[in-house]
Amino acid sequence: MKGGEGVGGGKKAGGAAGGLKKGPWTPAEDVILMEHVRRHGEGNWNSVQRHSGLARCGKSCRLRWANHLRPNLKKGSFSPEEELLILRLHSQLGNKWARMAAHLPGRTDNEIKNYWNTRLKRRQRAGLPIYPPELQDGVGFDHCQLEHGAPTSLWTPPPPLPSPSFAAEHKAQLPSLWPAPLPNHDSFRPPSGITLSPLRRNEFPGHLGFKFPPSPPPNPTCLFPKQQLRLGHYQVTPPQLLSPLPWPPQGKWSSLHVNYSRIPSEAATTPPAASFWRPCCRTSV
DNA sequence: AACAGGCACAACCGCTCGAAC
DNA sequence: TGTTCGAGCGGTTGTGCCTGT
Repeated sequence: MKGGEGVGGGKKAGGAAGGLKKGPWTPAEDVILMEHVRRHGEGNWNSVQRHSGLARCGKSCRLRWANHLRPNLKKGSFSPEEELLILRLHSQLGNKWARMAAHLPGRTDNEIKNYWNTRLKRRQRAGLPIYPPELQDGVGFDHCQLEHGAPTSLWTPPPPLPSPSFAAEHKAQLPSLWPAPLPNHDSFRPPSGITLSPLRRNEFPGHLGFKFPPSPPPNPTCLFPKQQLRLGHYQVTPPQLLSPLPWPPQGKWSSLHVNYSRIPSEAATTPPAASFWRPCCRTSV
């Protein structure tokens, strides 16, 4: 085990397992840790116990320093500006708390995660959408944050869909799709060397993010999203090539260029990011 | 005043990644 | 090339405070 650092036992605070203390930090422990960082700098957290005698594992020390003791930490509740930024970042990045924290000086990933989880629960209980309507519509996004996917000109129409049981059969092995936000139309630039076909009125370029499962589905070489993938009042263009073999490495994110087009008849209360998709396959790219 | 439920926050755990060897 | 280890990330849980009944 790499992460546990041999700290066994339950999660109840205050217990001592393997000589290492768990639970809330005391002011005296904080002083010891701060003094250690002053002398030796950040990092090398597992050496804290050796050098200072502090009965805490390295992970616990790192967390305490990062979330409470390091300088320039902003305390107190989030400002309205910060809250709006968190909403925007989450709509773009998903649950990437550390990356979100990088955009909020003085805030920690743990803080943002806690804020988001409590906010999410509250809105879910109230039956409200996670994102406010203005973010569902993509208003306010000023950049396209995901990397560029395959050029439109390389896409080919999908073959006939496989048997209806395919999706259910291989569901666990297929990528979960995540709609990226609508970028600002004016700021979007296609990858160099790629010419995109002209966009129609009420159409915006964008990307779909997706994470690959540990192993490829047994038979297909390509996957296609179903056309009803939505973001707010927008839907993406019809099924397109997602990814050819070889299967991408585990845990890597990739993206697919799509065009979002306004759904003309949609009411303002369109559910956010409802993902309807199913895979299809073909034997060669 | 007592209690229950919600909320905010701190801290832990499992897992992954990358560097060093 | 495989293994080990430090570090970091995201999910989850525990605890205390606050508020409504």
